[in-house]
Amino acid sequence: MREGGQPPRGAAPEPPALPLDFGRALNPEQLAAATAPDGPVLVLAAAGTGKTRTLVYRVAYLAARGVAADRILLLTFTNKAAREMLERARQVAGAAVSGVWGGTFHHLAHRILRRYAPHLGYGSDFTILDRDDARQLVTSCVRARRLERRDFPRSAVLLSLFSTAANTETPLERVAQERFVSAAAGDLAAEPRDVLAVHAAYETRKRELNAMDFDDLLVNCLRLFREREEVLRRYQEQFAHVLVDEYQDTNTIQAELVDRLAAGTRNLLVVGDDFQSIYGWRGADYRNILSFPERYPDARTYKLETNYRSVPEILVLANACMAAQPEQFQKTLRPTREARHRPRLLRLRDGDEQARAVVESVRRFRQAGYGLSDIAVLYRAHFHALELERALAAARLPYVITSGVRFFEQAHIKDVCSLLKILVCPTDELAFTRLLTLLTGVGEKTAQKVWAGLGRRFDARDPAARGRLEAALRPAARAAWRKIAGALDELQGAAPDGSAGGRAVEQFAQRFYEDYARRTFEEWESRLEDIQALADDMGRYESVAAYLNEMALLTNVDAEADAAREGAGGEALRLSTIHQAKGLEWPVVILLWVCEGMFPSPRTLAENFGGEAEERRLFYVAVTRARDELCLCVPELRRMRDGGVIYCPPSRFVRELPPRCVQELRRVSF
DNA sequence: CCCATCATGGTTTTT
DNA sequence: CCATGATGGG
Repeated sequence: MREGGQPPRGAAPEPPALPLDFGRALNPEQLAAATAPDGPVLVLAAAGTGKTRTLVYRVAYLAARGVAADRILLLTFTNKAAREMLERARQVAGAAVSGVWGGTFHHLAHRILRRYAPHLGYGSDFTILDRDDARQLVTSCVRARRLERRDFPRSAVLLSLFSTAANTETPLERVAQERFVSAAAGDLAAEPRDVLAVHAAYETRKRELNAMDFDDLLVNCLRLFREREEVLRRYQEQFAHVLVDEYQDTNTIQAELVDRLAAGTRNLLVVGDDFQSIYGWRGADYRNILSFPERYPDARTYKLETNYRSVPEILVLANACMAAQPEQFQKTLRPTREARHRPRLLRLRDGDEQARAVVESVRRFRQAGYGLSDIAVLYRAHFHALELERALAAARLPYVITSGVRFFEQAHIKDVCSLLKILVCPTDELAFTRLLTLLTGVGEKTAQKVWAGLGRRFDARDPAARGRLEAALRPAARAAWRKIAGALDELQGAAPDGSAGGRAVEQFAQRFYEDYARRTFEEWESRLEDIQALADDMGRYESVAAYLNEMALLTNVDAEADAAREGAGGEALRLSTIHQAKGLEWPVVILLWVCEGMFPSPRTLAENFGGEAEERRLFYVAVTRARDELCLCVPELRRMRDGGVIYCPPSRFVRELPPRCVQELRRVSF
């Protein structure tokens, strides 16, 4: 893979004169960081200070200095972020940067494990369990141990415990103790002993299935690095420079992965902002970034504090928000833009009035010259946008929403993919049972029985196996199965390429799934459209297997970027959780439900001690997404489905602001 | 015994 | 609006 003709490893190449535009494109802070000498580097980049630009130019700088592109590793929070940065770097440095490896931690771990998982006792064709797969597997483990009492925790809760234990390298027993035995446990009750038993069963089942969940990707990659020195060394030699974006959101495992990867050259550059750490609940620990100078005493630290994004009035609010949390790294955002006006605080009666106010505000912003895609509506939790979605539909305002369910986690997509998975991997039990339970009259039990009867593998290209499967089915199911089998004929031959896979999916939809969707889903039409889009999309991949691997790790943001590229992106309002708005910006930002009981989230406050601080950082992230205009909506009532109302005082994050930070509007005229 | 259907209850954030 | 739980049919 490596190109010849590069300087020998370890020798410091003579830096060529910098292209002039480096100095023009970057301010002195950014330039210093982007052109920092080799060795450990910490870049503390507050919101809107050109963090991405700095990373882009760092990549370009390394390439210009003669570092081969494939020896640069860029770890980002989403794949989309990596893609965009590398695209921009290409504009600056040209072809010298093509071949830089960029992506998420999970992506990197996945890539390494595809190659080396056999060292850990997995087959290299292991499958990846998404959240729903994992949940169902845990449920089956709970049932197998006859623990399914009413007060036993839900599988999703158990999984979050497993995940916390894995990502923070804390013994599960302690995590379970803290969660279920402490005072906050409330209605949940579980013996740590039972939790451990379920966990053990879950681990065993994953092994049997040759499957890894998301956490396993990281955990196993780290295990590989710890236990297999030759593997670690191979990657240390491959990557001469490691760059990490959003470092404040790394967890213990990710931090160690990075430390080990960079241990050879120590050319490690991390960028982040401790005040934008918002993934603590997923094991992220902002102390990773705070302690970086201790772990790397020779690290150079660069601070970016000049904000190019927001008008000064928004930064006043952001700075005040940070000041409310004295225990954190203090920094001050310095404005560069001209004064405009203060953020607005809209006092509203309830969620419906809030929705109408947003629609009205959007109209006004459009009159003022903004396009719909210049405007984003952000909120703490998906369900906060319910009334607004209705109002936008009624007002015929086009909007795009990153909903809670990811594209590839929707039932119909997973149904189609199970067909492809069993083709690619005849031992994929989950894919087989999922496919079979699509047949009327076949449920979990029957599917299991058939699977066992087939010897726990099903090679769809083997006529004998297909004969045995048909024989095992009841007549009604058999007829339905024959329709599916017809689609499999599209894939005769060796490893199917993407376009053959696409044709198989189309056949599957025509012969079987269309009928199934009509009787199963209310909005069957849009689901069939999704399937067609998937079939088209797959054609771009060289193999079905490559496509399946890729999609397992796509994030919401990634998937939606793909959709936008396909759909030629019409003008639309953006609706998003604050978490998914991380790293993005808009001229106009409207923040919903800035009230107690909604934001901060009461569950977070109850569950963990640092909860309020993280919610405050989330508020900071939300307000610093705005360039020109920021509106905070504060409804005073929540209407519950049972007809009751709950009074909501304004959020503490608003009340703790110094006076005159915002302009209060009590009534909006319609 | 196993599967499908309907009612019901309770909602954070995501790789 | 989705996941689980009771119920009835095969």
